[in-house]
Amino acid sequence: MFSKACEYGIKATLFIAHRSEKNQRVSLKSITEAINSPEAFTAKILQKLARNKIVHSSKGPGGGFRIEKDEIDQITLSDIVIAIDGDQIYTSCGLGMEECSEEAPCPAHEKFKPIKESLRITLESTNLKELMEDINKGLTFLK
Amino acid sequence: MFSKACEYGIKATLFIAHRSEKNQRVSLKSITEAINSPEAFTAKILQKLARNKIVHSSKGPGGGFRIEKDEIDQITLSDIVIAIDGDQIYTSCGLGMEECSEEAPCPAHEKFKPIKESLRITLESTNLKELMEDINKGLTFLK
DNA sequence: CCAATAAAGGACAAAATTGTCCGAATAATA
DNA sequence: TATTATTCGGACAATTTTGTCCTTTATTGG
Ligand code: FES
Ligand code: FES
Repeated sequence: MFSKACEYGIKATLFIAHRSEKNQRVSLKSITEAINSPEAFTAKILQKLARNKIVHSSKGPGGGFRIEKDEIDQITLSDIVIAIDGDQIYTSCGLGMEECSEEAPCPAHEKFKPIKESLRITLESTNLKELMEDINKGLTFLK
Repeated sequence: MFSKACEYGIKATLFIAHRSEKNQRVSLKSITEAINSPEAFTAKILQKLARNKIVHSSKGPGGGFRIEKDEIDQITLSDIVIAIDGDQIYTSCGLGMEECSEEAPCPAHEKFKPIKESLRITLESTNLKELMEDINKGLTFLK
């Protein structure tokens, strides 16, 4: 469904949000340990998220990543996916036509449309705060 | 959503079905022209579909690919996807956990579940015949 | 049997994605 | 100011996916 980069990005963001709620910054190392991802690769993804202002980074001792507390319930899965993979997940044709359009639809267009639409709605309406609750309760896992 | 292999596979199958309805066999070449796909790569995919008994192939002059007429409304998108990409689209975790389970779900599990389920239902309930009708009417396109 | 046609399949190549390494930049602190 | 901790970013490497080439095998018709 998503690229590996996107998967790591979502998990990393969730972990950062989790710690940010407790006013803690997190280092790259602690993130990769928490989500079980390759360190340098995860660093690249975090850079992208930082450039997109989804997470905030600071260098030097005591530095690391963090998310503004009041943004935790504003950031959606969709924001993260778009920052990393772009919006092709919404806009591209399921059968790989150059573009997905009503004018020249592929044979499965009408079948894919509602699925892509419900995916969009789900990703856009799911924010980090909501997902973190179950992590806090120990009901869901990051690795 | 799907791999390129899968996309070509679905389009190729649709084109073969389209011609099989008129009792025509189709050659690899005519398929790749119709769906605008790389020839040798498409050949591999068709081999897979043939081994999975979704299409039937015959060598030699006048040979080519075909689908049993009475199977056109039995073959679903799901059959094709599973033959080519396997069932990971249904079974894998959206966040890349080793397995998607209720016991150790990822934080987005409950969000992804209905989407994957509706995808499954759509793919399993969509057969080739249905998709071909709009092709025949010139309403949808294979390239 | 021979020639022509078409798929099968193995080996290889290119491209994209995933992942690693290492030095530079930055910030805290002693 | 020197040291240390940390992210940034460029170059590179490994892996996976996509795509190509070429030989073999099967089938048909003359
Ligand atoms: S054209 Fe293929 S999904 Fe819209
Ligand atoms: S565990 Fe992640 S989707 Fe089910």
